[in-house]
Amino acid sequence: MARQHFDMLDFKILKMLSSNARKPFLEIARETNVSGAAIHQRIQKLTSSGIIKGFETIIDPASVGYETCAYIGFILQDSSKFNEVVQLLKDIPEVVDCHFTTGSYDIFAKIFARNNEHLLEVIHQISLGAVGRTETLISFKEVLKRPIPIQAENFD
Amino acid sequence: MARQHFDMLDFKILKMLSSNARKPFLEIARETNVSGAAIHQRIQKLTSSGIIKGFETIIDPASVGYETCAYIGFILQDSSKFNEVVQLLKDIPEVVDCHFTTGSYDIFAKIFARNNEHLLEVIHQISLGAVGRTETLISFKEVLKRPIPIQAENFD
DNA sequence: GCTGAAAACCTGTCCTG
DNA sequence: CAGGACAGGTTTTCAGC
Repeated sequence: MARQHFDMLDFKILKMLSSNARKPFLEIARETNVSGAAIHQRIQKLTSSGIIKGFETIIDPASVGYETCAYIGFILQDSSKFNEVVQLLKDIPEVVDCHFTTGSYDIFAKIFARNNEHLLEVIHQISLGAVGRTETLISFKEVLKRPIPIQAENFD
Repeated sequence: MARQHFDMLDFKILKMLSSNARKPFLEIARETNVSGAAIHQRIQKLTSSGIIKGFETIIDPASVGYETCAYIGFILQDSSKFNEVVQLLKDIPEVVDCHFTTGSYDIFAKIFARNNEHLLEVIHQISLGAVGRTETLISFKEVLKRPIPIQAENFD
């Protein structure tokens, strides 16, 4: 959570794991010239301190039945509704992320749906929660997707 | 890429790996009552056919120096600019995803920045590409983030 | 396409400096 | 906090069905 002290070793470990969560610890060890045990300790510390939040397999959405991806912006009637909307979104598994934002919308969520019809269903389901107004941006195509860059110059 | 034939075993494997990319193959094997070798073969096939696109470690953005997360919407002057903008965005490592969209914007991208000042720099850098107009939504807080749901009812 | 077994390798832990 | 070593578990391969 809080900004911690990193050294070059932590940095290298994060960089390697970022793009390949299954990279063997010993391979990391060999490439950094430290022992496997040291890598193991570091990764445990990075995990228990919340810097590493998990290991995810990236799955092609279309292959598992999601042909439509969309963003939904919420313009709330009043700000007391924030948590209500978040709860609503948490109960819809197709909603994969959600932010409180500045700008045109108060809340902004990303959603996968089986097809356009299914998307419409989900949007209607959300609208029943009487959240105010929503606007939808449908994605034709995802043209870029990559992990957050791990760059040495960002460290203290 | 194209929709393929899945059986229940593929489905279970994807579901387990989705939330834990490091789950041991033998653990999956035990939970599905097949041999470790079979799981190994299936995962190789899922990977080589592009259904599994990779294994990523989820890293807390703030811990690696990204305090600001934002979405940028692009309203292009003319549609010949699509690829130009995408190329511009690919060259900025802080841009983590990018979609062609319907609705208010033509292109929609997600970006991490060290802080608000850095975000402004990046937006200016993008604007120099003379892409038309941009609108920025800054995230105060990410309140939900989870992998795409793997659900049996989506399969043929 | 799956199984079982064997070899090679990796992980997690203990112990030492 | 790092490294060596070890036991147990995991990955990968292969013959056989």
